Amino acid sequence: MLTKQELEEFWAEASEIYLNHISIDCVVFGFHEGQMKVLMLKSNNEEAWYLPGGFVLKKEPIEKAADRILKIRTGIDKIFLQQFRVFGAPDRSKIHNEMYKDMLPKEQNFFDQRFISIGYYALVDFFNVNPTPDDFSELCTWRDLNDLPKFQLDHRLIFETALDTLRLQLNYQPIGYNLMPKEFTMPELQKLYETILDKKLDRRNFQRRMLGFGILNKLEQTRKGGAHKAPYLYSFDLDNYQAALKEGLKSGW
Amino acid sequence: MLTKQELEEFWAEASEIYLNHISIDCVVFGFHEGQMKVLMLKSNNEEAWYLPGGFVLKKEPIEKAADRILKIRTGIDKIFLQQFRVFGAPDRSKIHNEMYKDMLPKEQNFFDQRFISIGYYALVDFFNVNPTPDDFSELCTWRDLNDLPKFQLDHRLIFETALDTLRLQLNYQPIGYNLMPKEFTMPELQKLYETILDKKLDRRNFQRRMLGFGILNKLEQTRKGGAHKAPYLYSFDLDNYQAALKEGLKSGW
DNA sequence: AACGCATGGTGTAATTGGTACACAATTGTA
DNA sequence: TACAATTGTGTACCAATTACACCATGCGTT
Repeated sequence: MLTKQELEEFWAEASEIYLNHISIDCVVFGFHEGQMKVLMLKSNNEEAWYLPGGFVLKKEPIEKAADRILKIRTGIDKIFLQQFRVFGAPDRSKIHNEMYKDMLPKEQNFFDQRFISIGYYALVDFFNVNPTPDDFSELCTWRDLNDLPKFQLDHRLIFETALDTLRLQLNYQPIGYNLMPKEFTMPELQKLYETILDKKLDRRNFQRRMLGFGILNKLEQTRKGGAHKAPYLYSFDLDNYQAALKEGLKSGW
Repeated sequence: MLTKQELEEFWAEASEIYLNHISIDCVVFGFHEGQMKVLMLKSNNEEAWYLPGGFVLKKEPIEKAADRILKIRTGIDKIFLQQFRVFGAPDRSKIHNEMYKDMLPKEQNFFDQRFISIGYYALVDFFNVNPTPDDFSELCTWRDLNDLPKFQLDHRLIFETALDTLRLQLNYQPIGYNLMPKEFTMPELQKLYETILDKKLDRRNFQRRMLGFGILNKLEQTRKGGAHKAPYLYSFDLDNYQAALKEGLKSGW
């Protein structure tokens, strides 16, 4: 929550540079130690969590806006982004509106208006992210999909819609490529699929099918260190992956 | 194109009731005589065609806005609508902006601003539609997918994105149900699939698979009148259709 | 009324793809 | 060195898809 002075300062700039009524909210997915993670921010002085977001500059393409917003939150430059839905219920930011309602007159209060939010999901390599809080948050951090906090506003809905979209697009978007590190083992990739699909897959059939797509390069090395047989490392063959995705990876999971 | 007076009148009302910066554009699909059709409008005094669209009332949910807009254009009440993308290039309505630029000062000109447009596609039963022009058009009519006119603004992009989405969602949305009339023959339904997928399908395998989904009711009657064997009529079993779509109609086309 | 033609309806063999396993290989540890 | 846990590969079985053949039906023609 902002102080009156901070609100005044924010308004002075925001009303100059941003479009009214339009916001962007992003669901940033990362995959780490076999768990799916979402990047979230925690409000100052409150146990309220929200998704990274922001506004659109007056002459900025919306994709660029999402890029810019996430560059600041993650440090990543060319982030993989997909628009997935607009959230436009008239009272979706009611709590937010009322929080700042009495602090400034309506004409000077950027937050006292209806916002229609464009939802993007982003896929990142977990290790490349440097989580950075914004002006309204004291904390920016990864949260595990199995241990999510209470969401502010309609951000729970936005998150869930993003996850559903991810599931539906698994055979049509380079989701593995963007969430996995450069090199990975087959069991690691399988864990990603199992997490997104929320079901167990047969180890042996998964491997054969993945290899059958012809989108993986088998590397010479293996991942040593585990207490057991060392699995081979793979990387994606991006050209083949893209080509295969055009038709959709044949017959779903 | 509006006259100065019409523009003034439009502005007086629009700026009172609509949100700034936000518009809605709809791609309305219909299916008639084995051909896919799109509902389009033709500008007054110009050979420029565009998609039905409009703006969002200040306290209106965006889905309601799309509903309201299409109710006026088609006469249909509960239309099947799906949001599919937002179009937010900063210069997307440049031509439109400049057309009216000099007629009124910026503060009194609803059209002299950047619009971010929310794209919806709609599916309707061709025969239920009563195409009705809006204030800027002299004509509202169906156009064949194989004989499309020149589009205004970025409406060609919007249309193509809608069609791509339709193709991708064929196994996940009740597309057949909403585009076909209550009763239809198997060859008619097959034609719809072939049109959307843009490829020929085997007559016999199509029939068996469709029936295999258990989403069709075979009716007693046949469609007489053709010069050949009369095909059976079918209707959708909506409950089963919806249930099957949740998982997606198994393994694509 | 008999015939032919174009189209719709049903059946089936061959192929492909998915599923459910068995078994061998490898790695660190006891 | 044996063992436990995990990975890599092979295979038999079942289900689904494909590519057809063949029959049925309705209308037009002779």
